[in-house]
Amino acid sequence: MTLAPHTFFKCLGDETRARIMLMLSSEGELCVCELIWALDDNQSKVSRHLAQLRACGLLADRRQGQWVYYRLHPELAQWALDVLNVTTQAHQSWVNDHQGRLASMEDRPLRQASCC
Amino acid sequence: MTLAPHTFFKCLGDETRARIMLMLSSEGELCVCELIWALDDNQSKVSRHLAQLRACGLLADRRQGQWVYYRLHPELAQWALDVLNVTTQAHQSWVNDHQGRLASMEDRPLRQASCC
DNA sequence: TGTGAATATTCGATTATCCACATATATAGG
DNA sequence: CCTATATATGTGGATAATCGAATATTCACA
Repeated sequence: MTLAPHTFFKCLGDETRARIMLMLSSEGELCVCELIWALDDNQSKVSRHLAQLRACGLLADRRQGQWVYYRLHPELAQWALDVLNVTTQAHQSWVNDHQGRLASMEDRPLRQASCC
Repeated sequence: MTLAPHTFFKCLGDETRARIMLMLSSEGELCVCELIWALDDNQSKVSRHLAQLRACGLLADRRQGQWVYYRLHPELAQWALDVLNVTTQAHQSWVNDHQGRLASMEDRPLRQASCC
């Protein structure tokens, strides 16, 4: 159940997956369509990489209506979080790029805690 | 010339390469035969991965007589060093294992600064 | 110059990865 | 039920990664 270093790094060794992980590390939680928009990439590619990250235990998801929200897995090891933070800080421009696109997205779905 | 996150992580995404990087991060400099012994792996495999890490700019080497010594590339980005340190600290047992084997190696070649 | 140790590289085979395209599933709302 | 949107997945093909075995290269030293 322990996350081996090379296993974690292999997941981050693909550009799309690395961008997803840094975005979720910064934004907390995003649904698939937001990620597609933010990364400016296609649906099946993004979805497939998300599935892979989830299968490896790096991401958790929850469905809310038509949308599926992804976030860093709540039990992700601290060292892995540290790696993400260090990387994010050294590549702010990478993340900013995606955040900028996300800000221009219309009709972003509204996140709700759980409820009602 | 900038090291993209996914490029760096991809290099660390193989177990042999990850172990080599953590070992060199801890030990400073080791020659190929020491790494072969420490990792308890075969010569062509270790040599090939070292070549790959050097080609990616993560390692630097110097020849000293019959031996070739590898170390982290002196211009490796700080965030990459941070990643290695964070990972090493969280996986001391991994590194200890290799250090233990290394300690039992007979006739380890003697490093010399440059000299004579 | 010849031999042995250390290291690098070539080769062929196997397996893994990634992608685009098409299709399937699930949900919301009429 | 019917349709549209969001998401997931099956498929096949192209490319890349990895490995062990064999061979080549480099150097020290007799």
